[in-house]
Amino acid sequence: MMGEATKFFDEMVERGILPNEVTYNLLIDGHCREGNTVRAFEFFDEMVKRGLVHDTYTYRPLISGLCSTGRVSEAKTFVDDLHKENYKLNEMCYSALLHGYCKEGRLHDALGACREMIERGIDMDLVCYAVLICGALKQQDTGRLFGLFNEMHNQGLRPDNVIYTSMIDVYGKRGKLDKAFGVWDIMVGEGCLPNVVTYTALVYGLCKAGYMDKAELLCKDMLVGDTLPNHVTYGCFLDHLSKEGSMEKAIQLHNTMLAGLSANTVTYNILIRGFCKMGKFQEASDLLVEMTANDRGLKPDILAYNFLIYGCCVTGELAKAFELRDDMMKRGLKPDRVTYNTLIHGTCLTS
DNA sequence: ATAGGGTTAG
Repeated sequence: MMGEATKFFDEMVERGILPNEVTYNLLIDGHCREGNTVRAFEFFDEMVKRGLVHDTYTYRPLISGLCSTGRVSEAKTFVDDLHKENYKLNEMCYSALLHGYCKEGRLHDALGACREMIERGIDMDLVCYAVLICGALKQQDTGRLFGLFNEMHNQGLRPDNVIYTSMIDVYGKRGKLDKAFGVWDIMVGEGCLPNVVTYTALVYGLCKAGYMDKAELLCKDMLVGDTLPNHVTYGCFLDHLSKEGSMEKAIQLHNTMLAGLSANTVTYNILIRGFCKMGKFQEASDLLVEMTANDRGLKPDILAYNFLIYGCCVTGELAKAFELRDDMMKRGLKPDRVTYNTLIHGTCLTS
């Protein structure tokens, strides 16, 4: 809600209350989370003009922001420049950079940055290890995975919930359910309790492999374990049902969810995609209306529109597809590459 | 007084 935050900032300045480092760091973090790194760096510069000092609370969001907008090399340059000019960074700043590299599948560069971090006198902590372990898992680099576990162990650090969950997630997505359950057993054996995220990762794996019945049983187990399935957990079921074309069952589950946990943009998108793939544009379109109803307050995003446009294209209703394109622009959503590819594909099919 | 890693959609 950066619009709101900015209003308060303006009000504060107007009333003569001087913003300090905390004020600026919060705004910088917020803008970065919204992907507006340009605005964030404007505040970064403004701090200097006001005589305010940057610290790791300022740097960390900027590094994350650059990484999440696809500019990991700029993030690296930023980090290196700060180091050269003797500004102190900490493990949180570095873990943000490592995360950026790993998300792009650049484990090798992450390990390089890690070495530099250690040379610069900053110790790896559990989060740094978690990020690298997740990277090694996704790259299927077993050698480095074991190396990291060993190193972590030698530093006296034990894997936690998050690390175990990453493993379960990756193995589950790859259909290696035996391995996923193996990790689960180790985790429980270590006295580390699975939470809703852990359960959900396993539920997704089970659904994907076609074991919906087992996934349902796992949800019942959750209740015993004093955790509750959330909208993400239900999203896994919706995803699977939609992919196999069981839209009736999916809607049934969706309606059950509406009674308790509220659906979010992702769960609506899963359903919209499902109907569109089956050529049921009307049902998909009704869901768009449902999600925007006042009491839900959800905003359709580019994905929802792209699915709907796809739905029109496959049924040959090209005029409607272009109407939707206009409609999304009116809502301030910029058509992206997928939007245009879908429209081009639809036009080719029709003419 | 402000931070980082793990779960659902193309």
